[in-house]
Amino acid sequence: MGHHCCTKQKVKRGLWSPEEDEKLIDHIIKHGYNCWSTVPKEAGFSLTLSLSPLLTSVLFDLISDCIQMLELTFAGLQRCGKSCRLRWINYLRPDLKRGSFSAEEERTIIDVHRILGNRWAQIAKHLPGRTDNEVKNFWNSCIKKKLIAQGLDPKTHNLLASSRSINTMNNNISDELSQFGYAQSAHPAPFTISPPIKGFDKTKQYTNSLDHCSFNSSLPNVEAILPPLLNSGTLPLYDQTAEVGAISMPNFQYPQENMISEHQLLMGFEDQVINNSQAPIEFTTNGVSSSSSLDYTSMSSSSFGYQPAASGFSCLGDNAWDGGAMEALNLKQGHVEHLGQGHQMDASYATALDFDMLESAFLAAGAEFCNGSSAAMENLQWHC
DNA sequence: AATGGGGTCAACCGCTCGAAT
DNA sequence: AATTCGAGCGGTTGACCCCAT
Repeated sequence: MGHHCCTKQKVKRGLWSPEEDEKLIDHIIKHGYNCWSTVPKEAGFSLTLSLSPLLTSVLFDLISDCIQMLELTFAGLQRCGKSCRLRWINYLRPDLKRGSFSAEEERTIIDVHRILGNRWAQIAKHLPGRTDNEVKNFWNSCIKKKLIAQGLDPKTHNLLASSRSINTMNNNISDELSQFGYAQSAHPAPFTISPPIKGFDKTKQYTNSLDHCSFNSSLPNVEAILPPLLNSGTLPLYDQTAEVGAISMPNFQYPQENMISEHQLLMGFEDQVINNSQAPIEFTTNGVSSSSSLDYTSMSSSSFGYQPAASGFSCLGDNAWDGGAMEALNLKQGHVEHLGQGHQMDASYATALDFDMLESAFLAAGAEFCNGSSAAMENLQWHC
């Protein structure tokens, strides 16, 4: 079954010959590539113009097919436009890098895939000179297997055998919520942020950062978002439109610290927030819009959750890679004392580097490592 | 040397989305 | 508002290559 664009035509399929490549390159150099459907036709275009005015509509259809066949023969490209487009984008484009992927590229793919999932075209935008097809093939043939070998689910980047521990973790959250008077929820994530997926204009400069998105919480007294990153005045921003993986967000201001102690603070980010990291976001809770100075919203890792409690909190994440380490640093830099006693962090999926950062940050914050397997970086628990 | 299995990657398929009509 | 069409995307296929037997 062929493309509907070429079902009427006897188009060639399969691998491209060097001659076909040459003809396609030649055509694109001369005419550009604004309309792929015209690529195989245009070499015979003058013939079409000279005949078509003379034909009735029925006759035109019949004869134009014949003419099209002639045109294709003249052009020497018996390919449909779709095939031409693909060949150009994936193989002939002069800005393609080719060759094997570097370790850095591999890491970028893993990082971005963790956030975006199988959105190959988006991932490829972070790898200059690479195509979505290339990235997809590399993922399927190489990275996927590496992750599986490391015991990670390539879809979720969670531990393959982690469903049990995650369920345990989520149960712990529910138990703790219940303990402090919160109704148990079927959803482990205490809140969600919904960005304006439709209607968000990437080309527009937004000045008010918190417009257009909604923040929903099923829990009471949730009025603030604590960014999980460095308390440095700038917030690393994951920007899928940039060529680099992250840029700094200027003018970031953290919530007043008394907000953290006076109000229960929950934090969780949906991946979709990251997908629209430059989208202005408005947080509204219980029908009341919060005022925030966030210019952007950002995460470097997915689905991270802060969970407060009257005498402490738990920092439980289903993915604690670099985001987890960043959270730990954030704790180190002044927030721990406002959150009382009892810190717990699930670092099941942190890298070794993350673990080092976590460890030093927690130790500096006065916490002590009390449980879990540091060798496997699994179910690590810290208390202070 | 022949063969078969696994890996790689170019190309195709089918679908969605948005613009044009 | 409905329809058509093209561009673009992710999933899948299959040809080709390499290597072990």
